[in-house]
Amino acid sequence: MRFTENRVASLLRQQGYKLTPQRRQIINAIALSHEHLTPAAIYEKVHQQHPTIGRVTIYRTLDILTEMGLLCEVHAEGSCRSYLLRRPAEHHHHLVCSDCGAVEDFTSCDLNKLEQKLSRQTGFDINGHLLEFSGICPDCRQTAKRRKE
Amino acid sequence: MRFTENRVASLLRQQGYKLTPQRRQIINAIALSHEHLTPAAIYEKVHQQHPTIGRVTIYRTLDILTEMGLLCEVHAEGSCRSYLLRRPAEHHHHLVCSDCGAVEDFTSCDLNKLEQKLSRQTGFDINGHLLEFSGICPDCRQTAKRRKE
DNA sequence: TTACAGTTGAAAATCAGTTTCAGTTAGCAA
DNA sequence: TTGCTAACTGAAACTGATTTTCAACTGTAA
Repeated sequence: MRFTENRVASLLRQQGYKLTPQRRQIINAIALSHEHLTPAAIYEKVHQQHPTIGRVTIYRTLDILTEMGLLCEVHAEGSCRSYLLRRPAEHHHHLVCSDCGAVEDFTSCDLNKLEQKLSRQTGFDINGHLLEFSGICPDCRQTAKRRKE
Repeated sequence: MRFTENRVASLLRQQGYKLTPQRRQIINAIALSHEHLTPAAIYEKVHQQHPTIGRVTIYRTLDILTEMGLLCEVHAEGSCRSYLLRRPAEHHHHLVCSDCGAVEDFTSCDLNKLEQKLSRQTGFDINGHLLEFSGICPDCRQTAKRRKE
């Protein structure tokens, strides 16, 4: 399933928001990218097509889309705020390539048992978790191999 | 096992760094705290004892200590950069109270199976992960209860 | 005690993100 | 189609976090 522009547009309207050309561009930029993008990177991309767009608009749009659950944040090391289009609306995590930044989603995290155990041991009332794997994606491994040869 | 000042001093010297009074204060401030501290919070604490210390020194010292593996970063939601003394030199994770910021360590994460499975499925060469639970610590739950009564 | 590499803090620069505001516009209703 | 209005926009100014630069200082090995 993909988030088409129309889908996003109607979702926005349902919440009383408008679909402006600027928002359209921002959504496209994120949708077409396979990696997570920082607000600055999104600004760069969109700015090329639409040079008058301001940073403020980027931040505002990211906030709205995140609040609506269409985007999710990635906590990449170094830069803290990066965004990805949330394809499945369900609970999931990320596997981030530390070389090129490519991101894979996965849904099975199976942390319930650990969560229960920790809750019992520490007395914390646990309500969420952040799980991310990092590594080198197949493409980057290929490239690295070729470079050695 | 604890990181005593002498231990830290000799580790610093081994790497060609010096143990200055400023660094001493910074290490103490972090060691005496049970929660993760942002650079700003560390600055506040140290500044009380040593009013001439500059923020630059805080940042530089944090970088050095992190690079040496004596500190580890906590990715709390909201503020991104927080530091804790790395007590056990082993692999561990954090359980962070989203109310008061208290941090508990835990070592059992048992993600090997998941890691292998993901590696097989995606072709990623996985070399690390970030796992953090968030919740309300027992103290804050007590306080919340009392407030209701 | 000395020499010097490493360290310091002040100031200025840079960067990310927020607030404010006056002008503009998407989209509903007539 | 038109008019209205709440939502939206970009510029500018602001804030707070972090980095860079630099001249003066200091811990430490010899």
